[in-house]
Amino acid sequence: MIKLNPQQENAVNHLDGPLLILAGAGSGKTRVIVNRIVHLIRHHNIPPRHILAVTFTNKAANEMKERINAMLGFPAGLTIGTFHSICARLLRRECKHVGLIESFTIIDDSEQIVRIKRAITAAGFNAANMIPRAVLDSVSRAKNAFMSPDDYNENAGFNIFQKQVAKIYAQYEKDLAADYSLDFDDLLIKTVNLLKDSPEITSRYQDRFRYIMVDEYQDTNSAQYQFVQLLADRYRNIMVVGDDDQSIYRWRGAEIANILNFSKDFPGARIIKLEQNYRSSQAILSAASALMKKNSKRMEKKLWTDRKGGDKPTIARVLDERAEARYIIREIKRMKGEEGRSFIDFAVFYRINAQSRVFEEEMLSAQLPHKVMGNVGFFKRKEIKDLLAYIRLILNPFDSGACRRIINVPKRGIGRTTVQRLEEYAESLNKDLFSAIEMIEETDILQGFKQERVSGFKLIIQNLIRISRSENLTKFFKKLLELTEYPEMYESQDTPESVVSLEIIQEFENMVADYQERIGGDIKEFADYLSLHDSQSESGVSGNESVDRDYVSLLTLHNAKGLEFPVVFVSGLEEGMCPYYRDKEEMKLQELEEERRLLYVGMTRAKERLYLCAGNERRLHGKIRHSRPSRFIREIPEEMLDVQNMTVAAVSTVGQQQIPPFTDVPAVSISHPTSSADFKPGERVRHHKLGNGTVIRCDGTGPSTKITISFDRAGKRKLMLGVCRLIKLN
DNA sequence: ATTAGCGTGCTTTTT
DNA sequence: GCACGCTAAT
Repeated sequence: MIKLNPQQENAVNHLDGPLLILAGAGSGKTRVIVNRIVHLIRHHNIPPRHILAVTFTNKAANEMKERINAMLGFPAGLTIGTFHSICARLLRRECKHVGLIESFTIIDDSEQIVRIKRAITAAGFNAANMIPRAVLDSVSRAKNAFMSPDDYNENAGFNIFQKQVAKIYAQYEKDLAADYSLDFDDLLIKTVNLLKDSPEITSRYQDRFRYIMVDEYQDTNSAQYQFVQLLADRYRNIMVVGDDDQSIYRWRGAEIANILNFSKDFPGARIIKLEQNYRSSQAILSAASALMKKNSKRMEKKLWTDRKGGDKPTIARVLDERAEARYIIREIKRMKGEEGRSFIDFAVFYRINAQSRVFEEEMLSAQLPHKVMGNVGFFKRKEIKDLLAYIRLILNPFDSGACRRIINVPKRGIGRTTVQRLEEYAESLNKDLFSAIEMIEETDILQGFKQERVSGFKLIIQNLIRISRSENLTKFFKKLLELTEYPEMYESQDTPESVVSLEIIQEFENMVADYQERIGGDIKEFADYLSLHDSQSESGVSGNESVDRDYVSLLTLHNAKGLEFPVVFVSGLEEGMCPYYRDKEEMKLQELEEERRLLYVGMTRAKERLYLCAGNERRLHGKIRHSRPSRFIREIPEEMLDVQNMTVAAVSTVGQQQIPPFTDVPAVSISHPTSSADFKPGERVRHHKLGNGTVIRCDGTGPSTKITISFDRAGKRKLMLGVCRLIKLN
């Protein structure tokens, strides 16, 4: 291992008092945090229980924990976690002080949307006229500004939308409280409110966490900021690490001012700048720094590296997005051949997710192994949400949202009208939905037949509640699947979709087993793990991709933060795409600067080679638009760049040879109705999830054609041609 | 209770 | 260009 540089050393040796570490890209900040924690424990005999390390992602937290434990040689027993998981744990412990039950539910953003929609209707508005997302964003902003619905209402003045939001906000909060449910914002806000209101509790935690470390401090929002301030108030042993140049979540409430004002908040704070970059070549670093100089309001940093020289970043002018993808593919293949690189050395970044499609299609047909990173697909699946709703209801029977979701899934003959009656009954009792269900036998609001159905559901849940108290996680989950008969509803179908659903359920079961093995069999902890899940982690990816370790990574610029690759391609460097805007006139300086930081983050991920691609035209929202190169390219001095014009060459030379011309690459289902004639028995095909296979038979014509394929790894499958995106192989 | 047919409206998303 | 959500029809 390399020796720490003097600045890193200073940071690691710092003992007491506030410290701000301005850690430039690739300057080894995680290393500093890890080493300092180990140093505190080993050399200053600080008991690990007095140390708190806060991160933004589970991935970062786990990585840190592992590195610390490895260095110490034993599990350190300090507190490391995300803001949200730390607050959740604190709130469960202190639940009685905040009017919660210990097993309160944590809801994710998709559930938030469901709740907002309900609140819109319940508040007396027409759901069709309001965009739930917009309402939710306003509510979230209000909450994070510690504004109550009443505050918000007064503040709204004559703004009709805001007046409406105030009512919806009130309704939303009322519903959540009734369910003992907290959204992500609540985890932070309720914790801060608890600490603000209760000096004794605050004192306890201040005394517990005497050494506090916060990673990615530039991304903290106001609640996170206050949380840190409150905890650090007594001992002032607070170290924050961050880089104002890498602040890319302003639109989510992150306040760059938190890091800029650190020395004002903690007078006498020591500032250490980590400016030596261990990642990128000088050529890449110079270009990135030149770009960043165009931003105002930043803390001056002079990143440097001793890896002099290196290839200048390539500016690749291409015809359009498809030429861009092919150019990138060609370059990857060339470098793999000429320089002996692996696919895993390459990454393609894009501004918006929609851009990934062309790369997926072209890489599929070019047979280039690739993986779209940061997909939360698994947790968005209906099956996962349903099963999680069961778990939530069982752990917290007050959770009417969860109850509503699964009361008739699978179908139990409890239809809309029956649920309506139950809701009204619950309302009249001033109780939650499941309590009403438990009392249904004492009334005659339902016909005997319907009442039996509801009682059946009640018994399932009551049984599972009992089982959850006596059995461990895997046994409980097995019983859950058995008693709810959830898998049966797909087993009885045998459609391509139902096969996928069963796979998802299987994947969930694997996850349960894996969790129990790795962490333990506590059901409540598992539920938290699911609710505060990490979309970046490997688990939950269905299919066989994980078997193949060598692939090109495809990801958004946002998802690229914290990662590094030997070769990076940044795509779509065009005005409107990067910087992204709909209306150039409406874009504010702050937004432009954040877009610039976003590109800076992308550029500084590259270790050896960097490509910035710009197309002459691009298809966006179904329309082809002529595009101009991004202003960001012009902001980098031309002598720092290697400008290549591929607008002519890309089509003629690349198109024909290695990569089949576009017309021969039907991403079949996507636009044209396909006839069975396109696929004949014996032909080799590729499916994006299931891998390669051989066509066995093909029945019918048009998009509803059923095609049977024997997959090399996934076995024999029946698929609907219209929905499965098959690619012919030769 | 399901489903086809249309209309709309599009960033980024650590938790 | 595609997905999602609502409406209307069975």
